[in-house]
Amino acid sequence: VGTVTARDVAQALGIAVSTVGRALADDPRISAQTKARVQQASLRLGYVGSTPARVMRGGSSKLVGLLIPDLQNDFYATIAQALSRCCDAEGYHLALSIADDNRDVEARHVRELVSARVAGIVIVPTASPRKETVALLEGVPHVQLLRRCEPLDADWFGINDEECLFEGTRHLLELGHRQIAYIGGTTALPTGAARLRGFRRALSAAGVGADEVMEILGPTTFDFGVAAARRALSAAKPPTAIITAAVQITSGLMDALGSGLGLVPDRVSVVGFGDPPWSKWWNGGLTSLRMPVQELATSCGLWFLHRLRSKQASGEPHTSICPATLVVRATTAPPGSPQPRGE
Amino acid sequence: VGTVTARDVAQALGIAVSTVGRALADDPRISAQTKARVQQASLRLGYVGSTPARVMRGGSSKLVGLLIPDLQNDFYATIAQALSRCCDAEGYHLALSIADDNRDVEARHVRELVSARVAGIVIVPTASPRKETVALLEGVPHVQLLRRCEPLDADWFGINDEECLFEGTRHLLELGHRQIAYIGGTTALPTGAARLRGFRRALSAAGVGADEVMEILGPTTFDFGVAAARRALSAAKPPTAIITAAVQITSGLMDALGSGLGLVPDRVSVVGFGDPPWSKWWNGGLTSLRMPVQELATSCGLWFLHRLRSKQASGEPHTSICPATLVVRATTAPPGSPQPRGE
DNA sequence: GTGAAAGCGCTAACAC
DNA sequence: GTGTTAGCGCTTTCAC
Repeated sequence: VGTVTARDVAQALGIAVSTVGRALADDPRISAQTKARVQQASLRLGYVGSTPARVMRGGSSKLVGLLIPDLQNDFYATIAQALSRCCDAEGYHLALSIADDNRDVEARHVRELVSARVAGIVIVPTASPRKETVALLEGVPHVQLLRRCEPLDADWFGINDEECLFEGTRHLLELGHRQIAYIGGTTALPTGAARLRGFRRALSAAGVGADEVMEILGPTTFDFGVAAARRALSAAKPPTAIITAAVQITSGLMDALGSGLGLVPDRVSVVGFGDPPWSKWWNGGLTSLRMPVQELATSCGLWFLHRLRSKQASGEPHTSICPATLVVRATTAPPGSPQPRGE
Repeated sequence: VGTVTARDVAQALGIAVSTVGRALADDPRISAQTKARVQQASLRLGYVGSTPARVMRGGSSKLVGLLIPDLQNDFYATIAQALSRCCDAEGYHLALSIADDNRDVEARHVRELVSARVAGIVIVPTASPRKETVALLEGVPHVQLLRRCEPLDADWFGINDEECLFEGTRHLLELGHRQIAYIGGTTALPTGAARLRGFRRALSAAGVGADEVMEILGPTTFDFGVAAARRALSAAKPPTAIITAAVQITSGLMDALGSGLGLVPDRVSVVGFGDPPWSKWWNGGLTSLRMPVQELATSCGLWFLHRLRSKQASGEPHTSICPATLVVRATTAPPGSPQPRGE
C-alpha cells in the first residue's frame, strides 16, 4: 500500500491538489462544502500530509533535537521528560540522541540532526566537542543545558554547581568534620571543575588544609562511585565524611555502603549529589544536594521554544543559573557520634 | 545564513549538481580527483545534505518513533536507552514521544510520526488506543512493547506478567502468609489484568479464599501507591504481606512505608514489582520481581531494525515473552516474626 | 566521466 | 472559489 498523497485525494474528488491543500489548511477562500468533502475524502483514504515535503518547501520542521549523555541517570530522564512535555504543548517533537559522553557519537548525532533540518537543538555537551560539532551547532538555534561548553558562547541553562558543593561541604564542616573525602568527576567537564572549586572554597574558608581532605576524581559513573568509596574507606586515615559531586557516583557510593546500618552516619557521614526518589529511603534518609532539574528543563524548554517560534536572531546570549538546595536528612552527623546499635 | 545546498557546492566548483551528489555517494563513475574536490568544497562550505529532500525522493527515513507512557519510570527509561543504542548502532534515530497514558496524546503523536514518514514505530500502547491510531499504525511497520493491544495483532515483545505475579505471591504463601494485599493497576491495561490473574491463580492453587486477601486497584502512579499503602495498613484487619504490581506503585508504597524500620518485615512483608537500583538498599533489601527490561528492549530493537532493513512484509506476527525472576531480599519473612528492635 | 532533466509531495503566487 | 504552475533539494534515469 503506497502512501496516499494530496493528489490522490484531489483525483478521487475530481478537483485540484491546491484546493485540497487549501481546504485542509482551512483557507478562508474555500467554500464550506468543499472543505467538508475534502475532509471526508482524506479521512476515508487515510491521507496524512508529508512533513518532509512541507519542510523542503521551506516550512520549518517541528523537530527539536535533544542530546544527552545518558537516560538511566535520573537527572537526564527528568530533563527529557520535562522537555518532551514542553515540546508537546507547543506542537514540537523531540529527536532523542544519547551521546554516552563520547564526542564522536555526539558529532555524528549533531550532524544528523542538522541534516534532518531540526528547528533547534538542546544539548548537554561533552567535555570537549569536536570543532566540526561546534561549527554545525552555530548554524542552528541551540541551548546548552547544565554543562557549558566554552567555544560555544551561546545560551545556557544551568545550575550553580560551585555554590552547591560549597554549601554541602560547609554543612559537613559545621558539624565538625575535617577529614572529608570528595568523590566527583574530573575537571575536564566544566561542571566537575566548578563543583571541585566549591568544595575547595568551603575548605579554605574554614581554614582546613588540603592535607586533611581527599579528592577522588574520575568518570561520573556508578562503577567509579563504587570503586572510589572502597578506596576512601580503606585508606590509612579514612575520612569521617564523604561528599559526592555527580548523580551516578552517588548511586555507586550508596551501593558500596550497602544499607549503611551501623556505618552511616556513625563512622562516616554522607552528602549525596542529586536527589533521586530513593534518597528519602536510604537508611532513614540521605542528606542530599537537591537540584531543581525539572524546573530548569521546563524553563529552558519554554524559553527555547518561544525563541524558535519568534525566530529572533538571539541578540544577547541568554544565561540562566538556578540554585541548588541542601536537604539535611539522616546520613550526616557530627564525627565520632555514639554508636547506638553495637555491643 | 541560508542553508548551503548541493547546488551551491556545484556552482562553487563550476560542475553539475548531479556530479556533486554522485561524488558524495562515492559513485564509482566519478574520478578520484573530482571526488576529492567535491569533498573539500562541501566541507569548506559546510554542506550537510537534507534528509527531508532525500526522504521525499523515495529514500526511507532513518527515524524510528518511540511511544512510551513516561520517562521517570525506570522501566521506560531503560527501554528508551536500550533502543537508542540499537538505533545508533544501525544508523537509525529515535523520535521520542511521551504519551502520558493518554490516548488522545497517543493519537496525535502517532499521526505526527506517520506524517514524518518514520521508518517504524515502537510503542507501549495505552489501555485502548483510538480507532484512528490503530488504523495509522497498520500502515507503518511497528512493534508493541510490554503491553499488547488486542485490535493490533502485531509483533509484540513482552514479559510474562501473569507468571511473575504468580511466583511473587507463591513466595509469600510459602512463608505462611494468608492475609495478602495486592496493589496494582486496573484491569483496563492487559498487563494489569495478567498480573492480577497471576495473583489470583497463586491464591487458588494454595486454597486461600478471596475473603482473606485484599485487592487494591487503581492508576499505576506513585501517588496511588502511597494512598493504597495507607489504606491497606489502616484496615480493620491489616495484611501481613503486600505485593505490588507496577513499578511506580512500588515507589509509592516504599515511600509510604518510610524507611520501614521496625515495620518491615516484622509487621508486614513486601514484594515489590520491578527492580530499580535502590531496591537493594531499601532497609537492607527489597524482595523484588525483577524484569529483564534491558534485554527485552534490546532484543526488540535488534529484531525490529533487522526487519526494517530487510523490508520484509512480516508474514507471521512475531511474539516474544521473557520471564521475570523473583529476587528474595530482606523485606519478606514469615508472618508474626519476632521484633528484634522494640521493647 | 559528466551534464541535463524529470519528479518525489507540497504550498504559494498568479491566473481566471 | 478554484485551477495552473513553479520550485523547494535531492537522486536517478538518460544522453553525450
